[in-house]
Amino acid sequence: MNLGLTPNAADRPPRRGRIRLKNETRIMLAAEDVFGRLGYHAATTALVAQRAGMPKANLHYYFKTKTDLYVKLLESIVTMWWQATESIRSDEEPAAALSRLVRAKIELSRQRPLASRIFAAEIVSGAPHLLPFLRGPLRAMVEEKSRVIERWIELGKMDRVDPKHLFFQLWALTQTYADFSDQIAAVLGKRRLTRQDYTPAADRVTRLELKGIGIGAGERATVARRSAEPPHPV
Amino acid sequence: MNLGLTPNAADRPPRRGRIRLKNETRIMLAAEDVFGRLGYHAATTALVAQRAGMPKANLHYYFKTKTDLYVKLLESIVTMWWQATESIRSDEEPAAALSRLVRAKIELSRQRPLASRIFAAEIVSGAPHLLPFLRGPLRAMVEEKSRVIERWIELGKMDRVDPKHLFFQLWALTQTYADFSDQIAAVLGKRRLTRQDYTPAADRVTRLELKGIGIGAGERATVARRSAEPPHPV
DNA sequence: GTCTATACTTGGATAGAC
DNA sequence: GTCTATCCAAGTATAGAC
Repeated sequence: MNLGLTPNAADRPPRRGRIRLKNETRIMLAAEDVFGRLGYHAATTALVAQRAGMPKANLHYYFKTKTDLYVKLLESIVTMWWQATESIRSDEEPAAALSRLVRAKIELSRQRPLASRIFAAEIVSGAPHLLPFLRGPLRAMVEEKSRVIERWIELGKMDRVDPKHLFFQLWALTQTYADFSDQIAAVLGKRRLTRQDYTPAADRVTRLELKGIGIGAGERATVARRSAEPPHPV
Repeated sequence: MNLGLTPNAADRPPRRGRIRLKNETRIMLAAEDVFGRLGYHAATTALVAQRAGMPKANLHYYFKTKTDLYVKLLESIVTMWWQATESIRSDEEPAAALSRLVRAKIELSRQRPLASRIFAAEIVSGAPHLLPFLRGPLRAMVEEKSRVIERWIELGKMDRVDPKHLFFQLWALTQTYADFSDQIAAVLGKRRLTRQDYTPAADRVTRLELKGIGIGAGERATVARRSAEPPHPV
């Protein structure tokens, strides 16, 4: 899948050495940590290199510039996120499909909170590197998935809502638990959110959304089965 | 209201000259623009000064450091945001109170999108300057407003949901239209969101939320009355 | 492919005349 | 209170030996 971030695949030769692959992976992991915590401009290549356990010059040997590293990191993050929304299919029941989408996105928020923040920071700052992706592949994917939603509406399976805004709302509700987790934790009187906070969060979001768009039957069983939490107030 | 950002009010003498006030205002406005578009680290004091129409040295005459300017800006933004959530009162009907909250927050998102982004960027980057505020005044305010929600629940006016997470969800749903407006506009195939996008957005969020938490009666009339849009699908 | 030393640039902050 | 010139720290990127 080409996400429109790199103009062509010929930028990098397909055949790469083992050492290169290993070091690039180390650098990318360190970069996710540093960029995720500090943001693009506050992050320094020296710190990324230090976290990756190598001198700064080595980092620049593998990634020509700081921006180069950042864009490749964005690309890997977007690829990961892509799959969660993509999985909406017309041969499923909306309750099952949507609750799975919510669950997948919140699970990603839990496992890779820093990746989510890098994406969020990029969008908040005007999406300077992602606009082509947003206007191209993402828009096309949302258009396609919106037709699935429209079909469910025609079949009377849910309220007549605007499908695109349904996605905007789902993205907002799920990503807030990663991007704004410090605010949420602070208000809850915790130091940070733990695994035990995310599962009920996913259930809360699922129930709100399903009930809010008029999917009444089936979701309770679905939510209860998928959740590790005992049935309890939203 | 002391939001816990400045240790004590004696930092600055209460009595200030007219010239100082005028120039500080110009700088703050320029700073909201520059910090909002570029983020704290990418923003430069030279650019803020230029937008304010003065040499860099003057800016530093009024604000000792870049961080100083940024924190004062954050303070003014938080004060503005504060009032939208604060307005929840127990002597109101939940439908009216919550739809007013959504409307107020989305209206702020429309009028001051850059202010919203500055706040969002601060939280996404770990809230280094706002943690005391989040753990103190904000937490206390949410606790207090949660008791209002609890009361509504006891009275059977809405579903038994977790009041704090209700706020988290409302914040996420409303702020996404400011913080992620570039993504939303891109997916909608627009260059940017206009006034005509925000009013129906507020209605969509209100309907989802009210229906989602079991407030069935009354919201249709409320939403229709407050909206400039003709009744139409969510 | 690795590493030390360093060149070069940007940007925050101030000195000191007016 | 204003402004020019400047200092200095930080950070990206590279040269060149190994």
